[in-house]
Amino acid sequence: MNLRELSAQLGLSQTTVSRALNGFPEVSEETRARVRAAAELHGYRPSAAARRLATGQSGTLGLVFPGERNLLGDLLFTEFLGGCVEKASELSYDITLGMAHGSQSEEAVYRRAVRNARVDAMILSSPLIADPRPALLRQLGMPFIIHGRTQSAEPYGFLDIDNEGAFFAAAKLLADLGHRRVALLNGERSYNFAADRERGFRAALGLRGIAVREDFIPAAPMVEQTGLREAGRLLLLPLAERPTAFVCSSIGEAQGVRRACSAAGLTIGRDVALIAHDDRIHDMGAENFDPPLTATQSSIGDAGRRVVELCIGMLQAPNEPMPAEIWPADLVVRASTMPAN
Amino acid sequence: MNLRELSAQLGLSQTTVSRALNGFPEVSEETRARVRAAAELHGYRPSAAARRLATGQSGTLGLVFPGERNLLGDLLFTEFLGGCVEKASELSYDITLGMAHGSQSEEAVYRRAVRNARVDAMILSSPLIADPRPALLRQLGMPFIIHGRTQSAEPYGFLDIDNEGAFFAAAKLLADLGHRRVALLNGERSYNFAADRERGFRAALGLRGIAVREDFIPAAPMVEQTGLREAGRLLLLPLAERPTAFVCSSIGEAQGVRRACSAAGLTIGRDVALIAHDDRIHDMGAENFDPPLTATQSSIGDAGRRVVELCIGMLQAPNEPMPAEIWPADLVVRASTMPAN
DNA sequence: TGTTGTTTCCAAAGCGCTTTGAATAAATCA
DNA sequence: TGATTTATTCAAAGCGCTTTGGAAACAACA
Repeated sequence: MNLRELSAQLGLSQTTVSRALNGFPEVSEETRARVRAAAELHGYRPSAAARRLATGQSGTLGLVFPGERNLLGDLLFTEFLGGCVEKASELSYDITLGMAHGSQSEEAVYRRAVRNARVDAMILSSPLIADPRPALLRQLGMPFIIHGRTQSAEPYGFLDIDNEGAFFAAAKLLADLGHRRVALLNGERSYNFAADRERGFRAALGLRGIAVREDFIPAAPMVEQTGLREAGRLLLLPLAERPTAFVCSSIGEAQGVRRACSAAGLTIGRDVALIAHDDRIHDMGAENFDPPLTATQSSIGDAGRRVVELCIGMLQAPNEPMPAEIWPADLVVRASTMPAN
Repeated sequence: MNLRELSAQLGLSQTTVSRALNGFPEVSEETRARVRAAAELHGYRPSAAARRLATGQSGTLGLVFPGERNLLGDLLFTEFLGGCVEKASELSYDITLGMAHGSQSEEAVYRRAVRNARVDAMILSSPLIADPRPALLRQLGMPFIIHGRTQSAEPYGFLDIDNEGAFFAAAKLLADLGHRRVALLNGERSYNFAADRERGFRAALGLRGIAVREDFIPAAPMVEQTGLREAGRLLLLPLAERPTAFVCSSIGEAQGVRRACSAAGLTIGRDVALIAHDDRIHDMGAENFDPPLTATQSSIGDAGRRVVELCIGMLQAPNEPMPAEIWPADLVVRASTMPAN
């Protein structure tokens, strides 16, 4: 059943029926109710393709798979994506995915999506400090929103968590517990979030007059392997030099730290303090860690949901100021942190 | 630049230009070349929306997030999805994702996708033995393909791996190495692949005259926790009763088994033999296991790529017989298996 | 009564592509 | 040479919706 048939049934014009269903004011409530009932009765669904052609809007948001893949990265992306899809479906939007294939560069993926007018806007995740995508998309005239932040001459819409504040709080907690040798197992430095975290971490220790050893702040993919390797390395230092506390950018890394500690005969929460950032991924909550983990936490799935809301908001009100939301990440103290000595 | 403008430029009709670009035979090669060059020059890209409206095809395949989420499940889904997206993008198709939200049932998601004619076909993953989706989609007239197999009165297109054969080979290898007490840590029984694996496992042991203890075949989510718990439980049995070999449905479970073994002071590859199925997920290859793991392996990402190819093939040749591909999963022997005793 | 607003509804013009049914030009045949 | 194919190209009719610019009906006003 299409619009024409439905309006013929009702003895109304397509215009009126279309307006009645789309909530325009110039149709009487009585007619609107009649139209709604008939549409419901006949199971009328407007054709997405026709609407797209007529309005020039696709009702679709685009997301591109991260270029470099690793275990935790995939998990984070999926959780974020799941949130996006959930909210989008609630708001009658679609999410389509892009991915580089073969020799195709990531840039080519964005170009393709734009040229073919397949999406109304793009969602950028895991931005680098110097990320080429915002400039590219602006040049192509494609709206976008960033989950995270980046360096950019021009304004852009974003939702980010307060990475700097969170890691400031974490490092400060450890300093206040008396720890003087604190390591930060961070994500790779080119990512904006990693830089923010490092800044917060340094600021808190600086505030307490603690000097930061550069080799205490390795940056690498946020996987268990990294935690194991780096913590293992640091725990080989002489007793008086080695860290008494670790801050990790992910629970995966924290698992590696735990393994390194048990290999060294050390117990988390007694011999070594540990704090990690917890993105609230399924089955990986800090509360299920052994021991329950003190963590800065913020749900990346919630972020996905919110990013979609904000993005659609931008599309519907292009003249409003762009969203700029920063979520705090609560520091939740559990059993993995204790006073030094 | 649209078709009309381009054809005006060329002094040709829209018909001819459209046909030239879409490879129809009734246009001379000379004209075709001229049209192609002009299209290239002006950066002409056909509007996806208009094409969709005209052809009734959306150029989009749909995929729905699994209802129940867990760590390894997400990883598998993402890897599969990544393969789908890669191949789809190569073939100029889009992938859109659906997901139940709030009270909306999974069925509602499929209904919505169909009603709105947003996708040309759906890809079903992780089918249950008795999965309601095929019947639903057939009733709704939506083409689909299954990654895996299921019970169905009517035929359907699918790509699956030979789970039964793979687990037959794994169990047979262990039996031939002299193991008489072999456990299978399987995925949940409602999934078709789990049933297939169990069948293969039982067949091989039966062939060697080995009776299978029911409590040696627990079925649970394929995560590390499960492996740890179930292997832990079995290793508490008296020495003469406890398993000397384990077969796992995932590398995650195998990690749990390893933890249970080290807790019991046992070494994989010396005291206990271990085989797992390896879906070739990033950073989780059996060769990186400690020790390198004997595994039945098959890339789930490759499967995603192939499923998309097959699905598009079905769409383009609706009268051909439906695809029914079964991939062998190679048994690769590494250091985690050794003779019994 | 005629005039001015309001409210409610409609005809028709796109949106940009594909595809049907013919027409024209060129080539082949009797 | 005229008749018949064959190879190219085209005009026009959709696909199903949104939206512009009126028109008709009705109430409110002078």
